[in-house]
Amino acid sequence: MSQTKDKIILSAQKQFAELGFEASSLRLITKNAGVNLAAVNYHFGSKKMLIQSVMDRSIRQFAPYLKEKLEQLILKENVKTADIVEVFIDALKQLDEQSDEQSMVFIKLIGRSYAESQGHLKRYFVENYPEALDALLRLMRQLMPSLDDEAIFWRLHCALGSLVFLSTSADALIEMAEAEFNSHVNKQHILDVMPGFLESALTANNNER
Amino acid sequence: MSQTKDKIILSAQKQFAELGFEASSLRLITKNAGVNLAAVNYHFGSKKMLIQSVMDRSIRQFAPYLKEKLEQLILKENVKTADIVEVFIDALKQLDEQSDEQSMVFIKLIGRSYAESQGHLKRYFVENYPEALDALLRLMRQLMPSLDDEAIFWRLHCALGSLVFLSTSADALIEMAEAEFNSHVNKQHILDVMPGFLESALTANNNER
DNA sequence: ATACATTTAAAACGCTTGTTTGAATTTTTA
DNA sequence: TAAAAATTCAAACAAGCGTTTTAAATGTAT
Repeated sequence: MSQTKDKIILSAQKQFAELGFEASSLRLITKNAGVNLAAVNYHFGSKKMLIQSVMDRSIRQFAPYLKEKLEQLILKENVKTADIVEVFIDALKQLDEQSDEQSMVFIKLIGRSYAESQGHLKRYFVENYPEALDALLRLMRQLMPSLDDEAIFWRLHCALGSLVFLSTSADALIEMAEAEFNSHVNKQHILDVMPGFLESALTANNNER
Repeated sequence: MSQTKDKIILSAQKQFAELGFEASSLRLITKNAGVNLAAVNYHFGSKKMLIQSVMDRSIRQFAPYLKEKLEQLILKENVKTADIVEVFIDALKQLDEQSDEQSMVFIKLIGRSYAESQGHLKRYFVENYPEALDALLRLMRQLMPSLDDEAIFWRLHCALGSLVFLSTSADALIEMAEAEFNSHVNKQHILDVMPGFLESALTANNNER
């Protein structure tokens, strides 16, 4: 497999997470990757398809691990919401073992996908989303039998929202916190603060809809 | 007061919320506003200062109402977190009385500010943020005396994250929900689902940090 | 009516963007 | 080793961007 392709994907992944898809230029991506500009169109065809390839790779590094752990969880008895959250956070941290800050990068990419979604990524998600998160939905359903699928859907995305926002805005928030009360929280620490919030978002006793 | 200025701000506000600051072009903004392209640089000087003006106007429409209601709340006894959330949601809905979907637009703008923050907006926020949200912080502090300011800071932004994400991704999420389980949730309805999540995010019993 | 501020119009500026091209180079295959 | 295929490279392309400039056409006060 071409190593140029990989270098481009890795550079693009970092760039997309930090600046968003539109704001990232192929010129900077290829420069950081140490390859020629034209290599993008040669290997991927277009910027759109590069974006899709990056998302594809990112999800394929995350989803299988998550799916496996969740399916182990389904077999257990007395599963708590906290367990699901823990599995999810574990799946994120497992990404960091391959490359530093990869978990943050991944969450940021998910956030960018929702925020900048222009159609082609939406279509891609609709096709791959169910497969990747089916186990998650099943678990939630079995954990909260009183809720219908739609309610679970909204809770999941509420939790996802906190996660995405805190990751995407991590730099700005840390800077704010430092200026405001001499806080010394680093990026990675945010992942440790998350589980509590995620669990409470998922178990929220909202009685509407 | 010049009506051209207003037309530009309103058009830009909508555009910024939907596409983000960078992805919005002055050419489309002025075209939709029905004014000349050069009018932007004549009235605002630059795109950066237009962005700042839009954010300024948006916050000034929201903050005073929120501040007033929060300060009324401080005087009361036995204030619950749910009360704070209610006041916040009310402040959002009050925006809709002036123009349709204005609450969504506002939340989206806040989200864009965090996600695309390039420095000048960050500086602007650091100056105006404390003033606008001081009452909110004071209330939270008095409501949860066991928590320090930093913990409150993170809870607030966790809640804000859900709100921002659900608003920014509203279209994509509604589309997903419709495809998945024939849901018929409209954008405005999302505001009704929020309070429960916000409350639980704020009262989360996370024991880290 | 004179002076000033506002608005429109059209054109061009320099710059960055994604994409294409054609030749040079490397790698693979026979 | 020679032919073929795959890859890299520098250069140029057209299009879009924010911005500036020039001019003429409106208003709006003094």
